Amino acid sequence: MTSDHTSKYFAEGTSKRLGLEFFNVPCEDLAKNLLGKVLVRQLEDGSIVKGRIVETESYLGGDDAASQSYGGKITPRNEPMFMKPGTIYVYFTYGMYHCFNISSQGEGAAVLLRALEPTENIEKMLNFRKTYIKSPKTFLKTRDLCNGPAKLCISLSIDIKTCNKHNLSSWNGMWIESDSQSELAKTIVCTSRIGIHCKKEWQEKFLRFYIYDNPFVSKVEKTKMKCITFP
DNA sequence: GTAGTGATTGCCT
DNA sequence: GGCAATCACTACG
Repeated sequence: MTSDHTSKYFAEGTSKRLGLEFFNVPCEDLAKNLLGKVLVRQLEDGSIVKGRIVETESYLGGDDAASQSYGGKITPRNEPMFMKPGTIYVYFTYGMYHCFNISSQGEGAAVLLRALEPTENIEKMLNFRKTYIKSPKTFLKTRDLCNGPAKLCISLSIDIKTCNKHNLSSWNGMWIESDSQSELAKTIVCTSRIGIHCKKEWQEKFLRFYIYDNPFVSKVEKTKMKCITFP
């Protein structure tokens, strides 16, 4: 297998890998543009795992009190947020989970991927996820594989050591692609972000986005939200 | 179906 | 030393 081992895959379908220009847009635009696109992970054994992105959140840096890069603060951990658009930022949280982000245009701005609809190699995702489940009673459905930021990292075997700081426009381990379904107009729900604790103003901003009525979303908001047609 | 709670460790102050 | 962009488990209805 050569360093160009992804080319065979692309030749067989209508999907196309997205380049640097896709990521070099303002953070909220990237968060919305990512919805409907497909996240592809190529594992070290060459196997491919895929999921369609159905839920994202924007972290703007600068004035955004919920952002790890709030105030323009750069630390060893959040450095990838300040790297060029399309850089992968994986961080470890709650002592046991990973979250996966993509840097965008803007100082310290990045998009958190919160949920995927599994589309290819679901068996592989199941195997990765089973490892983390202790109770033998727990039965995993396809919708339980990637409906949360840490779950999708487990299902796609995303961690700091192998993924952090690579760029999605060039790395062979992971990329984003667009297919015919990605191009369709969709209804997007805009609502507040989950799991953050900061001043009210930033806590409540509508910086979480998901595809309306998609069953693979992590949490459905019923009241404080607005819908837009996109693009 | 939802609510409450413990797990577990690297990073930052 | 405090805590985190979470999750699975249990209890309950």
